[in-house]
Amino acid sequence: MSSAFEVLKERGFVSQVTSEEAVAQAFDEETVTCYIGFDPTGRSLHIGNLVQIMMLAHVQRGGHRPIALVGGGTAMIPDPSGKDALRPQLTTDAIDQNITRIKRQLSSHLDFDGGKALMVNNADWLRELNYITFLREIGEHFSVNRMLTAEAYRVRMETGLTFLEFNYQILQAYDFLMLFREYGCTMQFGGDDQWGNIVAGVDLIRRKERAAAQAVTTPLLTRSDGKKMGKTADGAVWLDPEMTSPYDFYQYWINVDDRDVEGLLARFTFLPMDQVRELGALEGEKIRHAKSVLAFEATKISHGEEAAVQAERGARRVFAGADVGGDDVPTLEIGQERLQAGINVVDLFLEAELGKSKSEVRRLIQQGGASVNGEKVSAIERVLDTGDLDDEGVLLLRAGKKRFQRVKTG
RNA sequence: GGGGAGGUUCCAGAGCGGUCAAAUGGGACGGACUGUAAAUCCGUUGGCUCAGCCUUCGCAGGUUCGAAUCCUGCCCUCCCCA
Repeated sequence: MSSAFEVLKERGFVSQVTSEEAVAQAFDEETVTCYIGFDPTGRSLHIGNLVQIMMLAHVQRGGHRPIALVGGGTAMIPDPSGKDALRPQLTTDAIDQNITRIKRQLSSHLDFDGGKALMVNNADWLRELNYITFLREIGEHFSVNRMLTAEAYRVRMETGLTFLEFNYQILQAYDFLMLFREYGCTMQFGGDDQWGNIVAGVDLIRRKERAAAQAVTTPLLTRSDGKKMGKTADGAVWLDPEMTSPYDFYQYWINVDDRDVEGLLARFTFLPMDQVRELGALEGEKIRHAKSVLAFEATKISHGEEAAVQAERGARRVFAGADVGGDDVPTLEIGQERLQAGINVVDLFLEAELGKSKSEVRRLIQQGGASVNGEKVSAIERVLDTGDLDDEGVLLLRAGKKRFQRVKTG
């Protein structure tokens, strides 16, 4: 059986490594404790974080011990890496609430039973840190000159960098040191943009503990069309089903660029690589099969098999144009009496969130992009009533090619 | 602390007294073509009770028949010097 590191490399999780030999050897010969930090500045993790989660999952499957570190302390200090502007600062309360939710999400992806994986919050040591003590113990090991030569800071030197942000790297390095001391954690993973921060930790561990820790970074998720991975018009694709429904989550994967399918299958599913390559080799229209496998598997991992089945079934029915779909499709419930009285199409589309304003919906209709039960809406004055419902009291709104909303009377 | 530049619609960035809901590009959205793909082409892109009206150009006042454009004060950002 190939080692965890081989698996990570084969699946495209590895970009930069401090020492390939040392990392490979560690995974071969011992139970490695490694960690990835998760930033609780959002109310939910998103697809971007999923790469890191998958990485930990693979490591765990290889018999090693992953640590998911939530940055309850570092979230209070904005990370300047890869950003061109100062991020907003959150209150402690908001961060703690986010952490609760994020912990729940991580629990469904990793097995925390019996210490097979650990969840740690750096607020435990960062928030109570004594400034002077910290400066003397840790600060003396950091060269400002060297920090400033790092790409991450050079960029920000152009637009401005606050002292607050400047400290982020030091705190992340300190995290690594703490995890090394507490749990024997010798490896940190992260996105390529974290390289500098991770290596700072490796250096700190060498100086303080005379030990060789390792850093492994993953290529940043990019899409072949150059757009940001995991972003849609409405923002990020979240793991929280309340924020991004399993249906939309599934749709996200279905709609990825052909060229990205193989790489995404490798990273976001657990399918054997033989199968991944086979699916990725499909050409033309056949690649859609690979996309449906990707969408199904990815949805299953984050939302469970049942949700994946539903998302797939709903999409198939509605896109086939055969019927109005089942409850698997996003559904809006409205009172029977409102439909009896008649509702203007524009108002209904707006209520179904298929447009942000009446103007937008009108435009949609005028451009021929709106339909009800498969029939194009030709006038913005069109009024819908119970006559538009099918036997089950449902009608189907469609905006553009792929946005659907069922309307059901309750 | 001193000096300079600047804050415009989702972003970048024009406009510098009326013809400005504001050029251009990007993004986004819709259409055509397709495979719920990419590329390409066309159209749209503040709101509404939509041939009209209302609200936008950092904030608050003022000048003017009329201001994103001029004046005053305030807030914020960046650069240089100390």
